[in-house]
Amino acid sequence: MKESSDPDLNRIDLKMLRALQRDGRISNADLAVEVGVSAATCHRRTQQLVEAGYVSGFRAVVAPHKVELGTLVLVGVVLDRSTPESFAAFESAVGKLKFVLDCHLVAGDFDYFLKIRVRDMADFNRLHGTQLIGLPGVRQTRTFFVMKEVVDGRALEF
Amino acid sequence: MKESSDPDLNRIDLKMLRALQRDGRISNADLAVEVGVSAATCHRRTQQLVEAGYVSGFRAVVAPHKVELGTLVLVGVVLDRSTPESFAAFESAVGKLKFVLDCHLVAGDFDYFLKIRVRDMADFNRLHGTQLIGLPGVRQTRTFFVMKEVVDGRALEF
DNA sequence: GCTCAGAATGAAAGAATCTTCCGATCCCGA
DNA sequence: TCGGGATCGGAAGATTCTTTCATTCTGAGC
Repeated sequence: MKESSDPDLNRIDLKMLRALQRDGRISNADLAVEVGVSAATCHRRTQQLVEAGYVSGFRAVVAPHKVELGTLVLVGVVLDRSTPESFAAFESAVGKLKFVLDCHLVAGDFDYFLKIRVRDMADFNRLHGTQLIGLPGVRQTRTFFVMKEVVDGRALEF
Repeated sequence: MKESSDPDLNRIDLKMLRALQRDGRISNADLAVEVGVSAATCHRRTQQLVEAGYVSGFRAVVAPHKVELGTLVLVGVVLDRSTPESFAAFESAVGKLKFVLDCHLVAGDFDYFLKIRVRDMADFNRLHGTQLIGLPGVRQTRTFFVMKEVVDGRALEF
């Protein structure tokens, strides 16, 4: 397994990134021991990783089914026209929909692919009718209900 | 916007969950001020939220393009047979592939949908040939290269 | 309306951690 | 070998965490 060859990221930095990705709340002291540097150095490097944009933030991972968002749905979207204006309008509008976790412009049979979390199928059906098909330029959507989440949000391996 | 009606989650808990999802490293003292309770209470409630499974962990969010994983690909998979054994074999095998971030069993034209992160198209092509199509029971795959990540990994809204 | 038991709360203090300072070391090019 | 800049780790003050304990809140039962 080849590691990133970014010269700014040495072996210590990579270890720190992996550890922080696994446990974002690890104490600076523990992280220092784990990666084999002093607490002072560890603290400095961690700050640098954040400032340099390697770490874009720290988040608590909330269990979806515990907050009434246990139903996952994937939706393929086809737009009426393939113009930049059409894409921009769609993207702007979809960005405001809080239940859309992912939205990607793709090459293939669809224009966009959405990943959506809702309470249940009835909830999705309501949102689909009131929000999704009303998005600017939408010609058609194809819905894939998720029956089983085998892997969701796995950490990056680098 | 209706909030979760879980009796175990009161207004304070919800505020805490939202704050922790936004900033997993917020200090206990700051979080206490933000949600309007004492530091002691805040500390206790946070622990309870984790122990009760509302928070499944804390993570640093690593910028994919900074670690040579800037290319995102969605793949629809169709299996040979729709037997429980076939599904189980596929899921077990796909769970070992570290570059698969999401894997969901879906209803519709595909059996599974995968979300994959790789360095570039060449890297994907290599992995597709050596790993994906070799997964147990795979009849065909359809690849959707992501040309633009409009939204990726948005936080849950509850 | 009253009482009481259990749960939840906040102030406070000791323990642990963070964060900065500073002198020492390392690295590399001249 | 030398010099200069970058990096490092020890140490200590500042901050934060975490527990304790007395008080307050809540609601069931009478």
